[in-house]
Amino acid sequence: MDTSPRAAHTVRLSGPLSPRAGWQATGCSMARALEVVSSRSALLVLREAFYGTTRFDDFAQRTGISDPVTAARLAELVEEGLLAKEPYREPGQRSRLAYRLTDKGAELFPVLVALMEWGDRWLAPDGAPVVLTHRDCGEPVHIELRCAAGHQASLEELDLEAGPGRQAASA
Amino acid sequence: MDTSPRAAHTVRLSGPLSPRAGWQATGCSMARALEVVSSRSALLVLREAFYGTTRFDDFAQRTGISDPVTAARLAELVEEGLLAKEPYREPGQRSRLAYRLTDKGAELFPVLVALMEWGDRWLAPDGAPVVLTHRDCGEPVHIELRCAAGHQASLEELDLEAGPGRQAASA
DNA sequence: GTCCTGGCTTAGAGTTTTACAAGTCAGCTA
DNA sequence: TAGCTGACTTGTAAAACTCTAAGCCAGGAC
Repeated sequence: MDTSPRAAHTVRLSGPLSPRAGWQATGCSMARALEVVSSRSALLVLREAFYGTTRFDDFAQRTGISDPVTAARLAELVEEGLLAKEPYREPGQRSRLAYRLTDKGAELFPVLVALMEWGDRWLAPDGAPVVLTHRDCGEPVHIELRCAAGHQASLEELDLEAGPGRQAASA
Repeated sequence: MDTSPRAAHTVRLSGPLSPRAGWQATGCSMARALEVVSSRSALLVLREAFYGTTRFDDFAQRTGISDPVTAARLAELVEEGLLAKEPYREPGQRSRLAYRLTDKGAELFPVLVALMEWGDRWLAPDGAPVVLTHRDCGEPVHIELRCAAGHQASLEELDLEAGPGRQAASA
C-alpha cells in the first residue's frame, strides 16, 4: 500500500499499521500526553519550574499568567504528579509551600526543549533569546532523534510499527 | 544568588540570566511556539500529517476531531506555513486538495516524538501502542539531548545563557 | 440532468481557558 | 495587637476550543 512516490516529511507505516485507514490512534500516547499538558499555561508553568521557580507568586509573575489560572494549573500539575508540593521553612519565616518537579514532570524537558528549538529556528528572526549549553564543554545543546544503535535518524528514515501496548483496532 | 543546595530537576541560570527575578521571558521561543501549536487539535492534525494523511475527511476521521474544528485548524496551519495546500488529480477523479507538511511543519516532529515518548513512559501501563524504528537497523528511535561536541546531556548538566536574540530585560 | 462524494461552512451550544479586580486568611513582624 | 505578606479564592466576563447536526457546492459518474 501507499506506493505513491511522495513520502516527503512522513514516516513509513509498516506491518499492521499499513494502510493508515485500518487502525485508530485514539488512545495514542501523544494524545494522552496532550490531555495533561495541552494548555499554554501548563507548559509555561513547567518552563518556570525548569528555571528553578518554586513559589506561587513567582510562577504567576514570571509566566505572565493570572493568579487564578496559575492556581488552577499548579493544582492540576500536582494532581497529575508532575509537580510536588512540599512545605519548607526559611529561618525567621513562616512555613511555605514549594512546587518542585517530580521525575515524571522533569522528563517532559525534551518536549520543552524541542518547542524552544523550533521557535528559535522559525519564530525568532533575531536569533534565540536564550540558549542551553552543556556545562562541561560550553557547547550548545540540541534535540536529536537517534536509534538504539546510535545512528542519528531523520523523519524519512523511520518506520512506525505496532508496539506491545497496542490493542486490536487501536493505537 | 540561588545558593540553595537543591538544584534537582532544574537547569542552572548563568550570566545575566541569574537571578531569575532579573529578567522576563515573555517573548521566549517556547511561548511563541505555543501560540502556534498549543491546541490539542493542532498537534493531532500534525500527527496525522506525519503519518501521511493529506485529505480533509481523513484528517477529521483519524484525529477524531469534528469537521468544523478540523477545517479551522487546517486553515490556521496553512496560514502559519506548517502545512501547504496543493491541488492534485488522480486519474478519472476531479481535482482535489492535499495538505502536506512544509519544512517548517516537518521540523516540529521532535516535539511530537518527545510527547509520545513521555506518554509511552508515564501514561501507557501496557507499553507503547506504536513505536518508531530506524529503517536501516530496526532499532527503536528516541529523543536525546546532546551538545554540539557530541556529549549526551542531562537536565542538571545544562546552563541557560543569554542568546543573540535577547533584548534588554527580556528573553 | 440527476446522483453521489469530497470538502468544506453554518448554526447553535457547552466547556475550557484566560484576564482583571478584589477579597480572604494564616502567621510572622513590629 | 495591628499590620504586612505570601498564597490563594471569588466574582465577572470575554475569548478560545470543542461538539453535534445540518446544509452547501463543485465536479465527475451514470
